[in-house]
Amino acid sequence: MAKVLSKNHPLLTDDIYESIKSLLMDHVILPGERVSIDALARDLKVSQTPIREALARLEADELVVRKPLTGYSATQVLTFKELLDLYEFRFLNEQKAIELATKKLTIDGEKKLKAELATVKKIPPGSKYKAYRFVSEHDARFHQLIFQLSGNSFMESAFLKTHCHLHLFRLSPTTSEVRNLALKEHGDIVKAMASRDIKLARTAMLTHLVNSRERILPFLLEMP
Amino acid sequence: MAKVLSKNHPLLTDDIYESIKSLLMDHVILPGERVSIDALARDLKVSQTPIREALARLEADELVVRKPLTGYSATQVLTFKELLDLYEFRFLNEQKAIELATKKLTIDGEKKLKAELATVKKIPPGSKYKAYRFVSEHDARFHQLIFQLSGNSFMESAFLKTHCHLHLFRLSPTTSEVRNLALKEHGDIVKAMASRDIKLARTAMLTHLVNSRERILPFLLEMP
DNA sequence: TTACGAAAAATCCTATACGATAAAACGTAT
DNA sequence: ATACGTTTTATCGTATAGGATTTTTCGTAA
Repeated sequence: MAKVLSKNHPLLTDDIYESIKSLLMDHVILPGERVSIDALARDLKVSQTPIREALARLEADELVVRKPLTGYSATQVLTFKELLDLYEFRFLNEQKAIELATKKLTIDGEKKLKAELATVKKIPPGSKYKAYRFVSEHDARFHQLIFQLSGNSFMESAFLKTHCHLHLFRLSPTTSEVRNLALKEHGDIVKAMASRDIKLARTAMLTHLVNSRERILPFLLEMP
Repeated sequence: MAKVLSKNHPLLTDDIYESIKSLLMDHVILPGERVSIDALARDLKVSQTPIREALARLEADELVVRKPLTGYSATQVLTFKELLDLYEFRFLNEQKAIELATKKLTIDGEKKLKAELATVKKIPPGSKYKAYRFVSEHDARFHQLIFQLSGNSFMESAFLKTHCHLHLFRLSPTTSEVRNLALKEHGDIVKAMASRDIKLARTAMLTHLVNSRERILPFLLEMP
């Protein structure tokens, strides 16, 4: 019996892809844990095909790894060195992105930035985990928006595929307050961009990233 | 009837992935052309499953695009703006990569670079197309090697996923001589790295990339 | 000749069956 | 108690059927 395709879900695989990514994000699937195609198909109530397609894409994203005749498993959390490498990549590309974005910033772009800032004016009530996830999602959107405004699609998709917010979230899923410091820094970044001061914008971004790395590092040091 | 897995083919999907990528590279599948799952399964003599998995990965690579209820089709060749964006990305990341690689270059790394140079000491006889593809493959390996030597796996895989040599090859698959000029520039790059002169190495890389872009541009300008 | 509409073909998307392999559980012997 | 070998289980990889949708083809009318 074929499943009817709703207009809201033109591609089942896309939904499944996002679902599995959420499972990884939320530690429902733990780092290193095996990811069974059969089990996922049963749990998500779909056939194996969309699961396989989603996992193939996640493999390309390096969020899962595949071992021949054994199956998929979730990627391990970042090592110390990998975290430093990730931030080195971000320093380089996000400074360039904000430079480009500031250079060609329109009124509309400015509006979008401020609208994104506004989404976290007040954090919704709920568990610390929920609040942290909320801020983390804003962070992901904010940084991606700057890449969008840079106008370079290659840089944008390269950044997207680092999945840095997912990696960082998996490192420290329980913390809460410290992360909110980032919100002020986001404001500083937008202010610098709005003033069309490229050098200031670069500095604001670098400061934000350096601080972000410092906030994460302690969580990594107390790991095995 | 299930197919027996040979030891040389631990993951059929990987082979299929490479096969389809070659079809795109060699214009057997033209830019914009539809990519039928059924047809590929018939032609490559495998079931649909590995085809679907390979296409899902190629979609993540942005080498094919998927339209709901219509299927996959090959990505269009780069527009003028996209080509400039691609090179902007390369300027930024490859200069950083060569800086890192030069900084930590070992004797072994130096050997690998020279070995890669040696692979194109003499271009094998055959059609112009063959020769061009041969040089193009060396070019891909050479640039990837520098990312490897940089030690930053995020930057390496970000570069890998731009698939720049595939994009560029699709733009100008018929040319020949001009491309060989790049070989001398590769030599200059290795020489600069071997002398551990970081600034010189950066310059050599930038020069190479700028020239490479200039060599490609004419082909793009005469396109629709 | 061109435009429009209906029928036919091709294709996608899902579901499911089955053989082959690897991982895990279990029992026995040392 | 531990190590080893066998059996059981779980999972992968492939193949194939069938419904739903889109694209193409073909015929008719203006």
